[in-house]
Amino acid sequence: MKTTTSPLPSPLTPASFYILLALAMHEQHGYGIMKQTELDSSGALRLGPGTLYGTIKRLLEQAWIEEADERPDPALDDQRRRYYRITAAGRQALNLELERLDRAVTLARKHHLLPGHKFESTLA
Amino acid sequence: MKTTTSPLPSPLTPASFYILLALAMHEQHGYGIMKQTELDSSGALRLGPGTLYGTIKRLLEQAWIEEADERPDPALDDQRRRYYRITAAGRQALNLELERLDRAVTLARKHHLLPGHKFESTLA
DNA sequence: ACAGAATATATCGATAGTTGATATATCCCA
DNA sequence: TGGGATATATCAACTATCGATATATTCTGT
Repeated sequence: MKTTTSPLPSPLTPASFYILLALAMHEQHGYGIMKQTELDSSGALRLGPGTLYGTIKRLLEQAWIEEADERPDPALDDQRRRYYRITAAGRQALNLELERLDRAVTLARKHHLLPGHKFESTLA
Repeated sequence: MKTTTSPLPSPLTPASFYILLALAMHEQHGYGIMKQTELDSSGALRLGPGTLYGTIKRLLEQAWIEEADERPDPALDDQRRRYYRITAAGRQALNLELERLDRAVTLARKHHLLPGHKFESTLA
C-alpha cells in the first residue's frame, strides 16, 4: 500500500517555492498568488493556471498549505476566491529551501560570479 | 521546421543550475560535477547517473557547456573521463539564474523569513 | 442596464526533466 | 589478482510544467 502523501521534489520546484513564499508573506487566494509570483520573480516565472492550481492541489495534499475558512469583509470579498495560508510544515520546507538558495548564492559570490554586497568592499 | 535547440526551462532546473555552477568554478568531468554538487548543496541535491548524464547531454545540445579537447597530464588522467567547460552562453544563463535566486533570498530576508546578514544589524 | 474586459478557478493532453535500476568498463589498492 | 570505488551510459516509470480550453463571476464604462 502506497503512502497517501506523495513527496514533493526535494529541492522545491519553482512553482512550489514561489507559492510558499507568497503565502509566507500574506494569506492569499490563488489568483493573487499568481500575480504576486510574477512580481516576486521580476517576471521570470509566470504561473499558468495548470501549474498554479495543480501545484496548490499538491501542496494541500502535502499539508504545506491549507484553505482558510474565514473570509474577509463581504464588501471586499469575491465569492469565487479560495483563500490559502501556509502551515508550520510549509514554513519549515520553505526555510530549508531558502537556506539552500542562500548557500548557493553565497558560494557564487565567493567565486565572483555575482556582484558582491554593498557592504562587502567597504569593510576590512 | 523546428529549431534544433530546445529551450531549457526558464528558471533552471536544480540539476542544470548546479552543473553550471560547478563548471563556472572549475573545468570538470561528469563524476567530479556529481561530487561537487553534493558538496555545494550540502547534500540537498544528489545527482543520480540518469539526471547527471541526461542533463549534461541537454546542456551540450544547448551549447551552454562544451567538451574540452585538452586532457590533463597523462599521469593524473583517467581515460574514461570526459571533461567539460562552461561556455559564454552558459555563464549568461547561470548569471540570470543567480540574480533571480538572489532577489528571492533578499525578498525573503526583508520579510524576516531568513536570518539577516552579519553586517545588517551592525550598521545604522 | 448592458457589453466587454478582467478576475477566478478548474481540467486536460502534450512535453520534458528526474529517478532508480541496470549495464559495462576502468582504475587503484591491498 | 580480486574487490571496491570511479566513470560513463541508457532505459522505463513517474511527476511537474505548460498552454489550451472551459466556465462563471465581478468590475468598469457608456
